[in-house]
Amino acid sequence: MADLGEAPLAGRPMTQAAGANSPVRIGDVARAAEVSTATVSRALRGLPHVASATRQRVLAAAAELDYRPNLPAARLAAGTTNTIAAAVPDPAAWFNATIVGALGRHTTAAGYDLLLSGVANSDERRRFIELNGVRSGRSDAVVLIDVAVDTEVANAFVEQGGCAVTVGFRTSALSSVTVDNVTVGRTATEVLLDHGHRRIGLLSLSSGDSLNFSIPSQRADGYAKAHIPAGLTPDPALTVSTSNSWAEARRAAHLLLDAAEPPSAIFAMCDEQAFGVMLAARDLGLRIPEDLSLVGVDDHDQSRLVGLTTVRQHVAKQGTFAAELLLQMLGPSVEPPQHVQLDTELILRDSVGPPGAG
Amino acid sequence: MADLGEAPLAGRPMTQAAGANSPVRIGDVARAAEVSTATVSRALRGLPHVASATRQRVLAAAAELDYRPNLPAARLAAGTTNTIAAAVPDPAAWFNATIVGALGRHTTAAGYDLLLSGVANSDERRRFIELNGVRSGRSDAVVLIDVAVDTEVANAFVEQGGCAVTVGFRTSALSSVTVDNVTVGRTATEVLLDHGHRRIGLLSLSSGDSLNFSIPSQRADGYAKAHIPAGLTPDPALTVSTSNSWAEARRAAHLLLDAAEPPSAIFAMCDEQAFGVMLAARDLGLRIPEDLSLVGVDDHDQSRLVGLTTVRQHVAKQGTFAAELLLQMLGPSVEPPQHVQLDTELILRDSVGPPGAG
DNA sequence: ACAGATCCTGCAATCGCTTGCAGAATGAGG
DNA sequence: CCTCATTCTGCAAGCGATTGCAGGATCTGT
Repeated sequence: MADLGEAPLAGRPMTQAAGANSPVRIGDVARAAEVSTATVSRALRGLPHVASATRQRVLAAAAELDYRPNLPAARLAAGTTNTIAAAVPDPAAWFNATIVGALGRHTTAAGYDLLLSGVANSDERRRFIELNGVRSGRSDAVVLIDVAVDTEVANAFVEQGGCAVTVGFRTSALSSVTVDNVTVGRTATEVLLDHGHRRIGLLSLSSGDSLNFSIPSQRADGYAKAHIPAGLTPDPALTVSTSNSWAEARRAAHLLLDAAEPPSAIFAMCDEQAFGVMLAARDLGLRIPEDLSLVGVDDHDQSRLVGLTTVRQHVAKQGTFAAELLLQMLGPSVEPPQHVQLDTELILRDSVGPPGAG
Repeated sequence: MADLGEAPLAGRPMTQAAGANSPVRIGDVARAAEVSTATVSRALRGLPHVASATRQRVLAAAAELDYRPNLPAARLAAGTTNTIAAAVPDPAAWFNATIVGALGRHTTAAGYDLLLSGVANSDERRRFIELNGVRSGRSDAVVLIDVAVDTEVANAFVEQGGCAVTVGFRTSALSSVTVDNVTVGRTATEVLLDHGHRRIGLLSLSSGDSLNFSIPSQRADGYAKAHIPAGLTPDPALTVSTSNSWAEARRAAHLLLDAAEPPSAIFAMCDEQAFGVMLAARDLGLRIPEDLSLVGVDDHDQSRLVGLTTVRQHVAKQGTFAAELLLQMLGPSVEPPQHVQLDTELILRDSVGPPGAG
């Protein structure tokens, strides 16, 4: 059974504007300007080899008739879609939305449309990649935001001529923009250790249907590594995984904090989880940082409001970089994939203090 | 000069898969299955009038060849795009992102692509509407999220056969999903009055380039109306407008709170603004609710965390409703525009208390 | 005034799929 | 066994642009 991954084109066909004047096609403009359609096409798109007087005439005629080129036709003929497709696990999540916002700003400015797809599990991911292969003509390029992809799949994709950049995930065949997540984990953990904490809980990120393994594991790696110089080994019992929803994180934090030997500090892999921890702390009457220290990652818009110490990554900037890489790849020169890694920085606020200060 | 509102189709044309097998077209499948392209087309799209044995053969052939229909070609021929275009003032804003998320989930499930555009000012708005008119074949329908549109423009749009639904804004020609913003304003103000506040600041929403007048003015109306039964008239000096960014709201709140006769409470038109107020209060050493009471609108994800009393609107549900209206309009039967209005509810948390309780 | 370059312009062939229509095949009923 | 209704199937004409190529116009230098 062929999974074409595409719903049939169905539904109401473009109704010919009820009672309105019939659509203006390029031929109408050509007739009005007394030139051929070829010239109209060139004139309207600013291509060279059109006398400027002619161009004026065409432009005037097009304006007069209120001509709008038909996109599918243009795309079919030109073999280019001027569209880029973005995939995110959850369009509503702050991190994703912020990146999409920045990305969209730049791609729109460059004349591209932005197609947005929620890709919540590996099925949808596979589907997305199939759907946006070069051959379908759906998009010219793809950006995968916090969506992992198998090496073979990535290779096959570029071999078919696909063009993609990943954000938050890195595989060699595709351009990417990432941060150093080991450092992120280490930095966050070190603040806590430096303040004297010895039992540090780890709230890890479980990305739904294993969409992106690497981030949590790298951060966890940094967390573990940070312990070494202090001569410590993290207690596995202190690690719990949840999604990035604060509601889940809250429950997870309860687990951690209700334990026989609760941690005196928690490193949450994203700020949204940290917010959940804050809620849990409030539930339990624990003050932050007196009774519990907390570090997050991201520097979410709201983190400042609640005084959360966090490892900032410049999220919007990641979107901007992704757009730049993309536009560059879409340009004439073919370049090898580029990998940009952005810096992160520790933002000290009020959620970290010495253990047992209460 | 004709503003075709479309960047020329340019850039690298679809490179024929470097070294990869050439793209499979419908004719190849037809040949493999020993039928005509017409039959392949019908079989693959699940249309009737195909013997099931034939369909099997076609499906098998398509799978075998890994056939992917070319979208622009299909769209051109069918005159339908299976795409929905959404416009939001700022894709990164929580409200918008949440709606887009819900919307996308449903439209994707129905087989539609989601095109997302940031529309930050009236120029971009005009452009968006032109670009997505029926004639361009860019999308089958449009959803305007917190984007206002002139009555004439809306009428012209539907007259040309356009299909649109608005969220957060209402105009008679287009289907819409909204909340009763007068009630929202009244509800928020009443909590404050009920607690004994007499000077209530109003942090109003200025939507960039006058994108959406109605929401702030309706909420302001509710705010004013609530004062009447109490025999009060709101002091115009207590109203300030900002965007929905907390940074701006913070500055605005300073203005309000630094005044000679500062308000004892503030009604912020959205939770994000309320967060800004919280920051400002912290700057000034004012405790909430002891020294300043605060009510927001939305029930933002984070509001719970900071104990913000707010008038909740079911944001995701609005996206869902928008999707339903859309899909229904895209269906076979032509119906008049529908207007759904969702309920709002007061969520009491910790940010409201009696005045001068400090 | 003429040869050769340089610019413009139009012809017509695509791009790959959908679909109305007519004909072929099949099955039912008499 | 024949006729008629019912399914299937294929033909070929679109859909509305883009673009390689060739020919005509214009211009330059001698």
